[in-house]
Amino acid sequence: MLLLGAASTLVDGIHEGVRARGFTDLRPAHGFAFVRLAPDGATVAELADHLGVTKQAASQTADELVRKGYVERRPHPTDARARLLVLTARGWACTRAADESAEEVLRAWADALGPDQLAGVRAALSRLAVPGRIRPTW
Amino acid sequence: MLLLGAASTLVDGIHEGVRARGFTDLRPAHGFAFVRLAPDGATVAELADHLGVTKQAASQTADELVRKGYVERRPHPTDARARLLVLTARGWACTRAADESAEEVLRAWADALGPDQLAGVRAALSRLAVPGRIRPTW
DNA sequence: ACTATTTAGTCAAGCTGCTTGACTAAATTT
DNA sequence: AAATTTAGTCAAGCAGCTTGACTAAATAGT
Repeated sequence: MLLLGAASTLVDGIHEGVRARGFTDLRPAHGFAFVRLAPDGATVAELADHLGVTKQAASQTADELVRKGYVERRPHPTDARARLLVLTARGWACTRAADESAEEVLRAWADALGPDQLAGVRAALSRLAVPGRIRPTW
Repeated sequence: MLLLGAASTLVDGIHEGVRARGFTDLRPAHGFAFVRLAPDGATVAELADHLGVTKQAASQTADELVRKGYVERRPHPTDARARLLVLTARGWACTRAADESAEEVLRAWADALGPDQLAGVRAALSRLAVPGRIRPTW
């Protein structure tokens, strides 16, 4: 319960910070998509794999992000079937907002725990096997 | 991401252990209901509050658990409007299975981390403010 | 005391995010 | 050059949740 509560607090805290920075039309689930798209973009299939959903569902999520101006569909450089989903300027701005928000939450935790204990938690969790996919829906 | 991954691993691990013990008709969300019902039962409204959903949704969950034989609806001892949801023998058996399964996961983590480091994580998380409600759906 | 309001629970309808199934076009394998 | 696989979309359906409306019991107001 402690672990689940902490995870909830983290997700909700980041979400709240992102909202406070003006991105009010996104839900936490979109953040997980941004994580995959941020570095160099990704295809719908890659996004689906990352989110642990079908490619149809991932395509719908992508549609929504395109419609709201966070993502752009570009032709794929090497595969004419595929399309590369990449962040727009707005998408990058939102990503930065999420990073700042996450830092705020972690700073609060560092204040409560001390930096050493927080680093200890991080080190411990990193030693546990963690699934590549994030499936937040139970 | 480490925290979310660990939470996912924990939930999925417990769920898998419960399934392996023969309770194949439940999802992790039901486990959160059991947590609230286990000690002395609860009303639909209390369950709704615990799960962070409307009482209509909690009532549907209760219906399902009744239909599957895990929960019983009894008249409330002091309030004729309310009905007390209590676990059946099968419900208690499932609760025990979940406890065993959780112990297994934690034992695996203790093997990976050492008992001291695991206890440290537990102590650190307990110092962070944790919401009473578990909202697993992002 | 008796009226007014709140509270516990259910019924009904609707929405959202996901699923399965079917399909086209491009890439890859044989 | 044909057969198969892969990327993506369209369409329909489902599960779990929501809002809204209602009944009956408890509680509050005067």
